[in-house]
Amino acid sequence: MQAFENYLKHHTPITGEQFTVLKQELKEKNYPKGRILLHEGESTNVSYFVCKGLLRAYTLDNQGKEHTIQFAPENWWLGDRNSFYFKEPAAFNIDVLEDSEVVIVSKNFLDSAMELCPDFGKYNVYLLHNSIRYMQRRINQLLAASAEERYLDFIRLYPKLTLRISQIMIASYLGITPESLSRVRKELARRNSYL
Amino acid sequence: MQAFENYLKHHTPITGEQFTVLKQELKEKNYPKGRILLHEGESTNVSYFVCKGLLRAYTLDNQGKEHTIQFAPENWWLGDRNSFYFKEPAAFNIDVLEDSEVVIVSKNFLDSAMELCPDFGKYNVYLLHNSIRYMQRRINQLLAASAEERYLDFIRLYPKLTLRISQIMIASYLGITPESLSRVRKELARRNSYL
DNA sequence: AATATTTCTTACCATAGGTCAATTTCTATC
DNA sequence: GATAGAAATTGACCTATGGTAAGAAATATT
Repeated sequence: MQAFENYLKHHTPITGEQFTVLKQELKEKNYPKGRILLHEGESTNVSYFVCKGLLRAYTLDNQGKEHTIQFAPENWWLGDRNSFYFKEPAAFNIDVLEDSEVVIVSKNFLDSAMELCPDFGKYNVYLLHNSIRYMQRRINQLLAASAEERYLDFIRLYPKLTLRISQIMIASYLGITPESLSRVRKELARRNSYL
Repeated sequence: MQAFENYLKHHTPITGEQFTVLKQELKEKNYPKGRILLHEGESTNVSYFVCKGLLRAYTLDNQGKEHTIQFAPENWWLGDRNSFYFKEPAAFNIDVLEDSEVVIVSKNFLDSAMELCPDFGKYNVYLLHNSIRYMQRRINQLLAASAEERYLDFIRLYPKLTLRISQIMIASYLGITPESLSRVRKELARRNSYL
């Protein structure tokens, strides 16, 4: 919870007193690795803020294969904004990749925060833009880049994550099979051994 | 311009008087097919609203191939939000696929509109969420679906656009070559002839 | 520490989609 | 309506990535 308070104070002009009031709308939870927090098709009106650990958003295709939409390590948000905002059923699943401490943020919290602290809304708009930027980049990459290029981009962007996440997960994020990722890595290792 | 006024009145509580004032911040332009409105790397502080015609956002990879990020027909917005919001160089190009009438919306317009009409900001947030929903769907599809499935999804989602856009463009949106799209279509036609 | 489970690697073959080039069809313009 | 250019199709071949299966390595569980 402290992590969340720090995060908010750092990114918004919220005060300690305001936070103490708003805190009532928050829940703090620990989840073990493997736990599923949201199932595709359910509707949800909460978002998760990760204080410690690692969450993941993913979909299942009709062959039962997982496709990772996003990872959320410490100090990231994860939630289905569609379900949250449009009151539609969730478009993806959320599961826990490492034992995690999360803060569950309800719509009430956001509404109250905006009322108490008008600039809170601005930060929210910032987050939306950020999310769009990130997704645009990803779409472009999926359209334009080879498996190897995508992997290199991934480890460049998320070097720390790369070490925490299994290759199965990384492959499902890159849109390739774990076997292909293994081959890509082998090839990169071979080429680097000449440098 | 009338199309834009109608659009705003339909989606926001803006009044005729307010619009008359705000209008000063807008420019109306006609562009011929083929014109390029924004180059990757430039920075921009305008967005386009399409009254008539068709615009497109696309990137170029290092082999000079085009990858279509988005189409914008009548009553759609198109602009590089990153460049606009983060003051970064544009991540994509915008060109004109059909002779078009567009309204050029500056940052000033948006700022003034939000001041004059507070709910204008809410609509903006709605648009951001919509954009996120659309991109999430696309990412998932690029990760999970075959060329054929992506094409079927495209014609289901944008039946009218399908008839206006060349297959070259559709292919570059789907992330395949025009040749592959042609084969997908042939195969679909073959299968449908048995129904 | 021993065992079970999962992850990663590797080898071999299969396939979707890419590349290139030729041909046909469409469309725009004179 | 003739011609030029662009778009679409097709065929032959190629390549990146997928599928399968087996073993090796790492990790978790008892």
